[in-house]
Amino acid sequence: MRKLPAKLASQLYGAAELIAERGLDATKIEDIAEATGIPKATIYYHLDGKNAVLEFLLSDLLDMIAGAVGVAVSTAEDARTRLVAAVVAQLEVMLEHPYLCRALVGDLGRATRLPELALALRAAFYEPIEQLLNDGVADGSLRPVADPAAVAMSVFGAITVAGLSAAVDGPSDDPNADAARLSAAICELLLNGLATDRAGETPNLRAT
Amino acid sequence: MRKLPAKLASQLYGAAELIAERGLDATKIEDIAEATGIPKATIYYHLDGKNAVLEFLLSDLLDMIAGAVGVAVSTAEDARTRLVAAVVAQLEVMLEHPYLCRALVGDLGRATRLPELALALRAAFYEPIEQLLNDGVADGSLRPVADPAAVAMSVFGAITVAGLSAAVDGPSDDPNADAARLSAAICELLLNGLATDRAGETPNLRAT
DNA sequence: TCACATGTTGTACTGCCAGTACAAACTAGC
DNA sequence: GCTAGTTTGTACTGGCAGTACAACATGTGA
Repeated sequence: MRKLPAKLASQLYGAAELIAERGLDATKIEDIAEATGIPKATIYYHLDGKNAVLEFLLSDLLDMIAGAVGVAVSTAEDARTRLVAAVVAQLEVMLEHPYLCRALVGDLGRATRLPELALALRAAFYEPIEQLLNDGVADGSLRPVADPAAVAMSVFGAITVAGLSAAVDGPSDDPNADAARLSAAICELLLNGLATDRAGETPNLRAT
Repeated sequence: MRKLPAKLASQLYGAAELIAERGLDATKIEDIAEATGIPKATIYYHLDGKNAVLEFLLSDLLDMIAGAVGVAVSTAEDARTRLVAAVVAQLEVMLEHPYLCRALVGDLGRATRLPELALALRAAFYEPIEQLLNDGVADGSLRPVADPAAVAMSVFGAITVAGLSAAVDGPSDDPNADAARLSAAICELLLNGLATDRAGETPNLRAT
């Protein structure tokens, strides 16, 4: 598949707000052509149909998140500080692109196959966070966890749903302030937990 | 909008696996008719089109989650124990309906309008959890948090993404064992946090 | 038991739109 | 100057969501 010319690539973002608002199904190719300024025949020349617009936008968003999180977890700070930075990094990317996030969450199955998305998230987020958890045990800033994979997914979920809620509320006047506020709450939760008393074991309800 | 007859309602679940696999767009009404055993004209008599199938399924899933979480947070136990029960409850509902969860996450924008989903989640999950957080401060089992709304969303996100990951992996031989394993990891994270040292304040990076 | 209302469903049909084909003109590279 | 790739307007096809309608079945109330 040929690489999309940079000009067209940036123009495709013009479709994000439209798709966020209407959903892909209710958005005609003609509408996308008008919103992006790319004629319909040109879209079909470069992309494999309407779904490919979202495929491209998802791929770009994941690259941005992977890049930002990659930078955040690669500093010389201790693991705890880097975890905080990773939370901030993902939230900032999401809140800088609220329409893009909304468009994708509404039609995720048309942007990718979900098992492929799981693989992409593994590479972009879960593995770096699992590595960070290991680093934290090594440098003493984080506690060991029994199931790092489940923890990494939950960290991603905590960030994503909070970020999406902000994105659904509509673009903010100050995305960076929102990212700071949300990340403070999320980091407080993820680092310190909610329990007043750190009992040795979590009660295990409903083991059946 | 008339209430769907119970027989038809239960038959509609037959479409969940199909839609989970192909996506709604690639699933014809004829396919849904065949998978559910409901003739096409009958579907159109009772529902307002293809999207209404997912609307119905989403509504049902949210009711199940709201019901299960509602029961979990209403026992006489302390708030911490009830929070654990709520995590288990949501995961169990999700893992008992993996195809339904996958179908909905792939075509969420066709099942509902996202602002409406936000309102439904507020009622079904966020408010009960925020109330629980308040109860926990009162009974001393949970620490106060500065932003209960953000915490409730993050709790939901942590559970949902972990549950979806399990759902995407395909139905398990033992959904209750998966729910127990995941909920142990999630509760450990949410209650005890990852930090070794509960510093007074979370470092506030990137305040710009 | 009858009349009426509602539910069920097969089938034919319409309109819309994704996507294709093709041709013409432009641009890039050698 | 030639060739290949890019850009794009326009006409077109096929598939399918959704509608209309008619016929039959079931339920309800008097």
